[in-house]
Amino acid sequence: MSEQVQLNLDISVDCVVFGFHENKLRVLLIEREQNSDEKGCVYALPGDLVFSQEHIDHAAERVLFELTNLKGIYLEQFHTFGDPKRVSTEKDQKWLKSIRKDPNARVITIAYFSLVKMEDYVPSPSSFAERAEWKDVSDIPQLAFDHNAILDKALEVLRNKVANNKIGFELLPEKFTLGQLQQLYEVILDKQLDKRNFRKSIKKIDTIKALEEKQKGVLHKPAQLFTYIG
Amino acid sequence: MSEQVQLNLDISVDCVVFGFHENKLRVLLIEREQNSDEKGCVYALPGDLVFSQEHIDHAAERVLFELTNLKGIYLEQFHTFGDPKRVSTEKDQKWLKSIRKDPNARVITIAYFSLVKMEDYVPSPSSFAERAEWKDVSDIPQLAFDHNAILDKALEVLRNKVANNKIGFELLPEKFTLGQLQQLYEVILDKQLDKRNFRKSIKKIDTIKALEEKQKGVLHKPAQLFTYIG
DNA sequence: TTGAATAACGTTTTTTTTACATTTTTTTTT
DNA sequence: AAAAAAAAATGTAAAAAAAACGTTATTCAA
Repeated sequence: MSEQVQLNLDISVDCVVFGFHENKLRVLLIEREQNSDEKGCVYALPGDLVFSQEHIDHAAERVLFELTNLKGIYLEQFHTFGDPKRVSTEKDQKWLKSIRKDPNARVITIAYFSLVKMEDYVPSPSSFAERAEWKDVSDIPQLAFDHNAILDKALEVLRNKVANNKIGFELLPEKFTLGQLQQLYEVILDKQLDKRNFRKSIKKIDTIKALEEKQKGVLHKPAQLFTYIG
Repeated sequence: MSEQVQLNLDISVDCVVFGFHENKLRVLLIEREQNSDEKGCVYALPGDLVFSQEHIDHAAERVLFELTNLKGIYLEQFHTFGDPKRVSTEKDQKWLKSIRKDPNARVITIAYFSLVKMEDYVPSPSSFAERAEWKDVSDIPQLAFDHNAILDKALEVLRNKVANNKIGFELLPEKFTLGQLQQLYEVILDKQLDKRNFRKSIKKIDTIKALEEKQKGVLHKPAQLFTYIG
């Protein structure tokens, strides 16, 4: 490993990547294999150490790309987790020992979240990931390290932004109907919304534009399509 | 230095401590002396490296206490700055060389902000701070490292919270008038507010309570005092 | 007692948010 | 061709929140 790409030993980034499919909010998780003596896999958020001369924002993009092939998407730092005991279970310790020079070093992690159109992405596992797959957010297993806490915080931030119409559209395909957008909002916020009021509020957002085009291949009146202009 | 209190080489915390006095928003800065061959001092935000087995939130509290004697105050992480070139000026490099084993290591910093009642605090400089003093936010000199950028971000966060009546009261003495609170808001938001509407909005906040007491020693009709219940 | 300084206070207007039901368009079925 | 099924599209009235706006009252000092 050259001087330039030395890993920092104690700074990592973790990415919480949300997607939406079949009316469920999903998050992208990787699975890593435990050591020989340990059966089963451990789910984790995609994340990895930062290079010593790398901007952390860039590290987040890089790691996300390496582990998931996603590039050029909305990616935002939302919190830094710095409990020295955040890597404390025996399982996590064992795994770290298998890949680290100094497994006892504390690691702080800077967490990012991003929203992706699932249609644009086919997960492909990387180096230490055995699998990379979308998991329903309402059915998350126990994750490595403090990743459950990181995910919870990310959800909080996501709900906040969606409630204020700041983001959310990025989760849908390029062309979407207002019905689909409303379903997305309802899943994220976990409550019913009034259809007419919802449409009024969306029409105020000037990054969402109506297209001269209608939904196709549907068993009822096709809806007008809209698009999000980043 | 014992094993337990080893410094991490590449993680620091910086604290943006706001105060309010004489109708100006202030921020607490320290001054450190440059090396013998360099004249003049450099202003900086109070900040320092994190111990290797210390929670970063705790480190922020500790550093703030060490450098300013402030304890037990509102302290919130707001952003992590991770540009490897954030310590790039010649001056900063020189200074780092004088106190660090490995001056080339990149340092990421987790930034916190806090609001304090200036009346409760008399700055007292610590180890590497020659002075610790309140500076008018609208008249900030060039700061060490990327501290000007950190301060700008902190101001952005502060304005956001104040605009939503989330915080701000912590900057005033224990007992304050609505007039003083309004002046504080006007300085932070840099705009005039309507007195009656302002009072209405404050009366909705249930952490602000009217006292059975009036302002004293003032050359006009004394105002009712209010207090903030954390 | 008067003047100076600021406190205290309520109403109207405008804007935003919420609540709520019917008609229209298209596809599939008979 | 008509009917049924499914979701799309639409507007208005009421309530709540935010914004605009001026006068009177209290205290101190001279």
